[in-house]
Amino acid sequence: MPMPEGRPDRRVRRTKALLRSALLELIQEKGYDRLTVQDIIDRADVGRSTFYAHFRDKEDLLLYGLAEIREAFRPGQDTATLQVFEHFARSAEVWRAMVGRRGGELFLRHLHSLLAELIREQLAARAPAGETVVPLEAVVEFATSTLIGLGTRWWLGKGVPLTPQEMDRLYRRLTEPGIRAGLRPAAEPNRRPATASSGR
Amino acid sequence: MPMPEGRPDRRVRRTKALLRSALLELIQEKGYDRLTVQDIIDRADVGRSTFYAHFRDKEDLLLYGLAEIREAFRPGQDTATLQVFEHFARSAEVWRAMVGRRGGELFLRHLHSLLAELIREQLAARAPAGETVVPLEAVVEFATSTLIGLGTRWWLGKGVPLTPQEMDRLYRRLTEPGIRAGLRPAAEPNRRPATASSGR
DNA sequence: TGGTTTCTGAACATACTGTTCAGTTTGGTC
DNA sequence: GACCAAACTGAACAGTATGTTCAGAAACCA
Repeated sequence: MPMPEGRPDRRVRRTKALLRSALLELIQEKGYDRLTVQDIIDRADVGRSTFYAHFRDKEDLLLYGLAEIREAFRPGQDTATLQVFEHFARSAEVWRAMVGRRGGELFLRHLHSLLAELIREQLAARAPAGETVVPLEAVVEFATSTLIGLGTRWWLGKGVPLTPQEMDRLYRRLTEPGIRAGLRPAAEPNRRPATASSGR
Repeated sequence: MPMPEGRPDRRVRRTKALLRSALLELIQEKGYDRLTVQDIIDRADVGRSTFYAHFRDKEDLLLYGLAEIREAFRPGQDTATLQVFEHFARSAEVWRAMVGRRGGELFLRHLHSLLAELIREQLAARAPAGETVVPLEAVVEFATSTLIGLGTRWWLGKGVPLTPQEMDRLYRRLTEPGIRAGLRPAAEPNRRPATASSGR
């Protein structure tokens, strides 16, 4: 259990910092999945037992690094997605290394839940009181998947030369209509759920 | 190198089949990432050297299994996405085990590129001749991310009780407007977005 | 049937993991 | 500056997985 804390020992800070940057470096060099704890402690020049004194395993360390990123996204402005794209652009190399390589999937999973939170707040604020045409959670999933798909897989991944502003416009152009449609209040009078629609 | 075909030796068929179903079983029991080659060959009751005679590693075997799924999606109808949702529903347990657990990310990566292909075909057919407002590839990414996000993470993952038909409608309701907007021809002098009233 | 291919099973070298512990270094504090 | 507690070290260890090799047995197919 984490002690109530009053700032960790300087040695602890040093060690964790060393490990975190070793991880970052190595991710860029070899990709997350080809990485061993051995590599990390070698690079950080830290004793094996020291590593395990602080982190359960490789992923635990990854999560520790992620906490920082979470902060960067926190200030939930109205233009939250733009901030995300800007953050991507600011440290494009790292991100590309994180998500582009084999093994980046794990990282994307964490990123996804992180961004979903952010987006959920935004959408919840926009949603009408009662039920919506499409369940709020589905709209959240829709917006998040797209944000990550476009932002990492396409933009970063393929190195498309667009500015964060342009990306944000593109993102909104694609998602906004769907979000608007999805967040409409579910029809009052006789909306039958299991509508075997005759459409088409 | 793959021989020019002519149907493999019966023993080969048997072995591969054993390994494939062992993999499937074990994925459902322990999840893909907790799985070792050792587990697989134990379950399949196949010699260690035999495994490596056919597959490079765990993932190679996974890909082999995936080829089957690829076939299931191939018949590119106009309602391709409905087929995908139906396929999800048909073997929901397996899919949930595949993508829901830790380690499923790798699987999703492969699924993504598989579905992107499918969707690319569809959209390319709908796209106008020249450039589009949003690059075609971005629209493909948009549609694919959403399909997978909604289909696996939300629908299967959370066990939302909707039929494939309902899912397809939900999917289209969210994506169709964005796709339409994205696929408009670019930079025609003053294309007014008033096209909304046409068919459906 | 007989020649070919595949499977077996065990052995092997290599690598990583996570734990332990006695001994050293460092930090914070009085 | 001295002292205690905490963190770090480094090496060792058991456990487990990997991927390769090979000679002999088994199965296949024509």
